[in-house]
Amino acid sequence: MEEGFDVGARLRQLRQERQLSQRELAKRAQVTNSTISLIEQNSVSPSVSSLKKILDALPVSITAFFAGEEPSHPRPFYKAEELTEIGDGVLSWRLVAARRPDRRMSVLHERYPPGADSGEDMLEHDGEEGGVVISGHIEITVNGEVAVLSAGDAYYFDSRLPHRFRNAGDTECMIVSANTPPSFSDGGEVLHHGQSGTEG
DNA sequence: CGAAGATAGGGTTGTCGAAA
DNA sequence: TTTCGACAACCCTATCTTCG
Repeated sequence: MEEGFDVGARLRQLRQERQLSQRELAKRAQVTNSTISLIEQNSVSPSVSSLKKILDALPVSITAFFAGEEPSHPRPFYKAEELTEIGDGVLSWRLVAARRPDRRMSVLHERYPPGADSGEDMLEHDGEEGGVVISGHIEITVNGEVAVLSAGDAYYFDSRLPHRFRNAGDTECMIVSANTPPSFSDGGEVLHHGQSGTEG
């Protein structure tokens, strides 16, 4: 059942690229705006007939929708709302040019609300990563070393070393970062952090 | 006010297991 | 096999909130 594919985010991306409101798209597709809203929030998984009506109205083929090969040629610029959210609902990681073919690096706009945590289980993956703190404070652990960085501070380390990001302060922390090779592609690899049921 | 997105409540449909 | 009730899922209408 295509576990990794985010139907809602994909639909929202395609709709916004075409500058259509939920209501406008709904009208063209002969469904209601609430249907579009619920699908984009992944509150329902649409029936095949509904999805087909919606994709016909965009228009986008079913295969193109799931293949994710959308832009005919990669664009150099992205509006803020076009970044692809790959966070977990608490912390926000917004990926630039998620669908760009042959992308060699990941550029992320990261936002950590107070208490947000990449997980007690350390992250480890191939590559290198670095970033600059834009605002707030972030506690970063790399291979046992802990530091709290503030606006203007930066980090750079080998991603194979176990690492963790945590906002222990009481204000949101914003970071702009890059890593290579790209660990994140939407619909494929995702971050899996320990996240021992921290709901609520 | 209108436009946009989210949401509450209900109607319809399909599936499953038990009984005839 | 068909029928019945329980249940879950999808999607509708109507309504709500937010923003300008």
